[in-house]
Amino acid sequence: MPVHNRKERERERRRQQIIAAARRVFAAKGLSKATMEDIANEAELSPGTLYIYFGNKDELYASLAIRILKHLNIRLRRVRDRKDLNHKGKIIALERALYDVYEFDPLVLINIFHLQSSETLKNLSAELLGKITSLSKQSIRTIAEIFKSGIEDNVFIENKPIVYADIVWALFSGLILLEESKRILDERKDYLKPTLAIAFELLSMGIRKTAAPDSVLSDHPGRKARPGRKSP
Amino acid sequence: MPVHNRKERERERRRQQIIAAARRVFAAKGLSKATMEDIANEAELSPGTLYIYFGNKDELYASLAIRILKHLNIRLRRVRDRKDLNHKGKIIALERALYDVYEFDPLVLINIFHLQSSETLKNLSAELLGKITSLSKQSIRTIAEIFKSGIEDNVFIENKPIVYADIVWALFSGLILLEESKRILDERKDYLKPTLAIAFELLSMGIRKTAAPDSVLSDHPGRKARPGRKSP
Amino acid sequence: MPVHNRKERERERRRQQIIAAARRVFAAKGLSKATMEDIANEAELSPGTLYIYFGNKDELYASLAIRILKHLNIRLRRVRDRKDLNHKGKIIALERALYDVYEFDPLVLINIFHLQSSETLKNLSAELLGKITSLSKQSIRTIAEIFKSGIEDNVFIENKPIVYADIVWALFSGLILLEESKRILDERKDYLKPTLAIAFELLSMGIRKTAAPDSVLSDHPGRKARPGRKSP
Amino acid sequence: MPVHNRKERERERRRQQIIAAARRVFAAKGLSKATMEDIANEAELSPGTLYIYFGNKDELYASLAIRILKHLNIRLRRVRDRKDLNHKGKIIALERALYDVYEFDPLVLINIFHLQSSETLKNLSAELLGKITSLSKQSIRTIAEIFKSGIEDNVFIENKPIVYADIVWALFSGLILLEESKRILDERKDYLKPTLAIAFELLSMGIRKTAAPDSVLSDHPGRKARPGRKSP
DNA sequence: TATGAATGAGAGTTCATTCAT
DNA sequence: AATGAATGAACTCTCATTCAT
Repeated sequence: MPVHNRKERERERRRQQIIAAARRVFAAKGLSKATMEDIANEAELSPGTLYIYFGNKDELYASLAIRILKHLNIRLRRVRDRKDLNHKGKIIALERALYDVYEFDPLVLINIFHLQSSETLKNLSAELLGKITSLSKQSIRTIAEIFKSGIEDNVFIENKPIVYADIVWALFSGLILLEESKRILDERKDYLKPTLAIAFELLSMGIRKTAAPDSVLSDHPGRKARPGRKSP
Repeated sequence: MPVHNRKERERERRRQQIIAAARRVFAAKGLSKATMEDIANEAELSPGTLYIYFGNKDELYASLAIRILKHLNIRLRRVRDRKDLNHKGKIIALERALYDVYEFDPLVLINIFHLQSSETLKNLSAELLGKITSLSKQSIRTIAEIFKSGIEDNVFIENKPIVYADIVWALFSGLILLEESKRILDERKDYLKPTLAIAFELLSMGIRKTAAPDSVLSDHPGRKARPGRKSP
Repeated sequence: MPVHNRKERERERRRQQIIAAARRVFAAKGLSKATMEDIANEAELSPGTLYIYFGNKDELYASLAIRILKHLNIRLRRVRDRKDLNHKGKIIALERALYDVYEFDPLVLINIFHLQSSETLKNLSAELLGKITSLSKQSIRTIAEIFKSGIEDNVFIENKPIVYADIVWALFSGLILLEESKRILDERKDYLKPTLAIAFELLSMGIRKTAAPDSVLSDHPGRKARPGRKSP
Repeated sequence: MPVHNRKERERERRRQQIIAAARRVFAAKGLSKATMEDIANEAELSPGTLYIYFGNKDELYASLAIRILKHLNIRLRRVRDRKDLNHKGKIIALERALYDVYEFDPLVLINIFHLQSSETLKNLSAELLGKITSLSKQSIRTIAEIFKSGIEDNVFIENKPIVYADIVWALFSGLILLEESKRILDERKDYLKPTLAIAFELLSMGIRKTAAPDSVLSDHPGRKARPGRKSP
């Protein structure tokens, strides 16, 4: 068993080594321009070896998404389960969680949203597609649960929670893609964070059932003052 | 001159014929999986002919985007210039304009948002890139102008108008991509419209400077009641 | 008949117009890189028109050679038939004739030597190949005749005259190609003429039956003194 | 290291295998008519494999030239450095060296002279062009050195040695091309060798400073008497 | 297990040539 | 006769994938 274990661990390490290389190469060149040879070189392996660990190029690509989706899921669940925050506070925590995941690995997150586009999705194995689907759904469901409790507590306007989750997800992915294209076009920087903040602020305001006093988030001290949050 | 005219008209018709075929093929297969031969077959032309009208594959692809961006620009300007609507009303009109453009040609709009991702953008000729950039910027600028007047009139919370425009754009593109991927995954349909409606409702509410009575859109009668708007 | 004549004359003029354009384009781009469209543009005609006058691209190319070979033939015959020159004088006149033809149209002469290489030659119609062959042979035969009389008069060392002609032809074409490649490589200029002169001087000296006094060219006054000819 | 050696040897063998196939195909069809697929078939390899060893078609073509130019250089240097020959003897040795190189691989030598024509030269990578240029220059320079010592010893007429070298080079390449075209036209054979011999004989005679007795080659017994050399 | 040379199908693109107008 | 849009075969080159070592 120790031998089996060691083998397995080594196998897993190789996988991660390849994924890490793929991440860098895909980020630099994009899915279609990156070649398996590029990735093999970056991983200091031979092309053939990649096929021992990943069935084909698309599977390797999709594996990046799985990695980060898992990470995202964990973060989202942690937000959902926090007892110390009220509903408004949770939305702010949600924003921060999303941004942290982005910051942790912006390139791969962009990949996820590329995956959303049919192009790549269509060429995946059923198994991998299932995994990604399930992880994505889980993420959105977790976001929905955050809103659900707010609705049940009569704090948020009544709508299907999944719709709020979709909106958050769309807003987030849309802003990331927009940021990416702005970078290419005019090199503007550090643009995502403040825009995301304002977007969530609007969302927070818009979702309130009554225009109640904007208050009671028990943490979040590092955040700069936001428009419309004139709380005393 | 009539001859010249006829020639020119035929030339334009061919272009449109090719664009129409390309639209279908790109939609079905995605940019990288679609081949020029596929498009030629779809257009019932020979591959060589495509190159008479479009310098290369990317240019053909990008031409789809230009077509719809122009259309979008016109619609947005019309919203901006309406005198019969108050600020809230304009936001609703903006929503409807975006949705109409989507409905007019969903496939091509998806292309635009793909174009936002660097992968494709990097391979365009400078000229084409310039055109697309300029059209995109115009669109966002026009959206910003809609918000600007609301801010100046003290109806909307003070923020840079361009930020609101970015949020709208991101929300819209994010929802379209999300819709697309949902369709692939579980065939849900007619999902975009209501979600977009709710998103804009939230936006409308969140952006209000004071929680004033939700009213005063002087037209827009055909719109169904929206969830969460029942509050008196 | 006048009508017929005019038609024919116009036809011939068109041919020349195309040949002239082709000459410029082939010179600038080389046979394989030059396209029929290039030539059509240069001639301010449409591609289709070229095919009314020339069966295909190779035939057009070969037509250039015919034009200059005819010109060359005339010049060579004129040298052969000069009564005012002795044998040495004729060799000098031969050199001048060759150089004049080169100067008259260096680009097309290069074409001829390209034609010598099998590549193009193999793809010509039998008729055209026959014409070129016959003209080339005529040229070499004429050169041979110049030497023949010198041999018969016991002035030149006895060898088959055709061999001398081949040597002259090879020397000339070799120097032209060398000149061309030198131009590409290091931009040296005006190199052909003096080298050709020296080459012919060596030839003149080497071919003499006895090392007789180097004399008796009855004309050729414009020619500068050459190295090695100072012997009285 | 033995492994490394074997790999390397195999790699080199493949290169040679490809070069050999390319040699045959280029010879049969010419540069532009020969396709990479032709060569791959001839080499019993797949088209893709050719691109592992040679960057593109032109590089493969040019590699043929490099191979023979190196061979030529070695032969020429050996002639230059011979101590047992007088100047006349060296010219005869030069002739024999050139002919031997031709006989060793006539097809590829023809390629070199094609390379001299701009058409092909223009499409090579800078590196390859540099190599070929440098090897060509070396060859011509070595030939020049052979003549230089003859000039310094007052045996040859005073001219820039490089000019004599150019003449030899031009004569040689011109004769080879002429031979090639004659073969296509009327299948005459075994024509190059005697013509080359006579050409060099003329050169030898013409270059002599004084019409000294034709003698003193200390070796070179295998050479048959040449036409026109009987004069005492 | 890892290699990396070899594969070969298939891509985008070009262009000599044709033919309806 | 002249056009020039259309053709489509053929080209060079790429690269995901395989497999003998």
